[in-house]
Amino acid sequence: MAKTNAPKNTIGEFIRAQRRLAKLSLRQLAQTAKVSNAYLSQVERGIYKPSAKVLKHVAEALQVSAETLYARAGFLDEDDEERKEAGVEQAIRLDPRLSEDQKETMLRVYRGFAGPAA
Amino acid sequence: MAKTNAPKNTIGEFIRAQRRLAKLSLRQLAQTAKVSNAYLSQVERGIYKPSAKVLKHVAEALQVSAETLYARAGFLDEDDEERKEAGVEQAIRLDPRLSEDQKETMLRVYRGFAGPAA
DNA sequence: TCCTGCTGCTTGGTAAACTGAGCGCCGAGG
DNA sequence: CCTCGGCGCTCAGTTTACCAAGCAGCAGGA
Repeated sequence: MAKTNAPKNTIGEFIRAQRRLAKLSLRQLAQTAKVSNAYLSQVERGIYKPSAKVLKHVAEALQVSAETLYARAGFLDEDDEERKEAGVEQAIRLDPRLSEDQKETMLRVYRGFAGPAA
Repeated sequence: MAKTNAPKNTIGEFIRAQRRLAKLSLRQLAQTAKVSNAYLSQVERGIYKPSAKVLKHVAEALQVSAETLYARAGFLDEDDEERKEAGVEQAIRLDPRLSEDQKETMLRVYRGFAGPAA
């Protein structure tokens, strides 16, 4: 529903975005994901469509669930985004490492970011 | 290599078993799964390792969940507990309502709260 | 200045996935 | 008997994933 921002949804761009979020260079990710940097470059730019094996390695290296990547790649589509969207708030609430105050702060920040999109 | 056989729980054998259970001929399944019968034959006999795309089609044709086949193929870990461990960080990363900058901000905040060592 | 080491990208090749056209075998009719 | 249609399998070829090596560009330090 709240798909206010999802400009491009290719698997490559998704990987690139996640890689940058994780502050990894192309070669770094390539190495931990056990693929060549050349190939990873092509994948991120949409030239090649990675196989599931590669996807799995990348998912591990990026610390996202393989299902997510598969869904993004179109290999799996029984994925409901709703659950993921609701995820942030729920994850924050359930996190045992956060104090109540911290949770409240993060929720406020999150709602500030995600909420007033309308 | 006198290993003409192996205790293979390969997807090939799994597919063949499922196909026979569904009372489908090789060509029938190949057609509904949109692959050539030649290829499907090779896959079932373990000569080729099918890509996720093929697996997805086969899963649909056999009316089994794609996850099951992926897990059999080793493309997916059978356990989804990874998702829970990832928790807040992954939820943030995957949220389509947050911009890249916003994600980074929230991750920084979260890490500050939850502990630098983690 | 010139290195040194990093970034991402391109090129050229190998191997693997995948297909089309055939093979031989078997059961059901004519 | 002899087609006919389906079965699974094989061979030859195309397409695509993937890697090794090397490119230019940029930052920083001697």
